[in-house]
Amino acid sequence: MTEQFQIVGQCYQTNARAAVLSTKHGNIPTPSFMPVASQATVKALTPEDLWSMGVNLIIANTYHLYLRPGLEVIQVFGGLHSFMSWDGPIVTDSGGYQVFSLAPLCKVSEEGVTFRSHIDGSSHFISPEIAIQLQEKLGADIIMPLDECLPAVCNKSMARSAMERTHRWALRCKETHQKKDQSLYAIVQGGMCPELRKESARCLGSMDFPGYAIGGLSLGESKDTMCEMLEASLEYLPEYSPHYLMGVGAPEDILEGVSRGVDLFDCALPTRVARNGAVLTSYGRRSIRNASFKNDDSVIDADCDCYTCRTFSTAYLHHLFKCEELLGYRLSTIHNVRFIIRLMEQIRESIMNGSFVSFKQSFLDQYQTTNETVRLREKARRMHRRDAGQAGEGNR
RNA sequence: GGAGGGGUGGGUGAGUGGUUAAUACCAACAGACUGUAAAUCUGUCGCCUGGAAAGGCUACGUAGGUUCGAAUCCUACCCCCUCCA
Repeated sequence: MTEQFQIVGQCYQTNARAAVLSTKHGNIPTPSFMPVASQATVKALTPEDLWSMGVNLIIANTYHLYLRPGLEVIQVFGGLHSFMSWDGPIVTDSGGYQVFSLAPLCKVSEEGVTFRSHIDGSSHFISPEIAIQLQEKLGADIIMPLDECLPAVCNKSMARSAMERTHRWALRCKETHQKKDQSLYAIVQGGMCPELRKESARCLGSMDFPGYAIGGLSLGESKDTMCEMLEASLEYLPEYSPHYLMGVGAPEDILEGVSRGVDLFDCALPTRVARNGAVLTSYGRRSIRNASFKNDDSVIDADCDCYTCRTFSTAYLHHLFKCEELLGYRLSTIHNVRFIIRLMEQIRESIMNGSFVSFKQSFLDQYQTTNETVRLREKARRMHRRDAGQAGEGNR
């Protein structure tokens, strides 16, 4: 198992590391970010787009694909890779996150989860065993166990029982899992209690999985809490296994994750905010619909090498969004995904050449402080306008 | 020339005596989004002061009138639309 994950570089001031994760469908240089393709598509992008942007891993969703189109359809194609024409590595999530996001439609018991379909209301039972069988049919390179993902705000006893159940389910998944060309990871839970996080990591770590995920974070807790939980979770996980932080993908969070030893990330944020008109730039997140971009002939991010930034002005993208033209959603998605992928490339490079800490610092300085600066500048301008108005009144 | 219908906030368009600064939708202006029920959701949206609560001012074609009170009723005028000649 260990030869599947080889650490090739480390930061000596933090826990950041660079590695290569091998799968049947290709090698993944880490730290790596996987765009989310729940319904067998990274929304608005083609597989060719993904390749050209440097994406080397994506994550699809068992629950969504099981409901639609249904596993029978995908099996006719011999699995997910062929169905969606993506020949690179794929992770499938089990549906555990839907226990959280579709909570009103879910009933959880020791046996498993009963989902009421968000599409047609029909009832479906998914146990840890079924989750694995479904994922074996989908044929992803890395598969996830069913887990119980609770909201950030919940008491310790709830967090404990969900964690313990997640452990029992992890074992059931492991016993069911047969396809040896797929890696089944485990998922650390434990809510917002460091002791539970540590306990979860120790317990799962002793069960010898080929990789470990950290779940239940970035669900509304503060950044500080997230980092604390992350540290607690990572402290007792086997060091030479891949560490996958689930659901995290804001640039600043990725950097904090890498610093603490995370190798893999996935997140819907970059693609979703793109479709909602927010673009990530070296100087922070921007709302492309803002009137200030109407006549902006510069590109979104002068440092970016994506197709959008090589080809179109900010004013054009602004226009597409104001008109709700489909191309706008696609171009902003291309930019945001490439922005994150390029960030991952820079992170890896900085770890390899020993400059991770300074890279992180300078990235965050520019990404965060400037956002604040812009806000202050705006405020100053508003005050100035108001004062000028009052002066005008007085002169009359 | 005759008959009828109508003019409401940036737009479409409700409202036919007080609870109306005026429903709703759109536009405009901001904000949110983290293992995607999301090309979604939230807020603001006459002007002025205020962080807010609130207060002041101006407003339903124009000008008068009736009334304690008018977008709403009456009169005149202006403009638009439909039909008939």
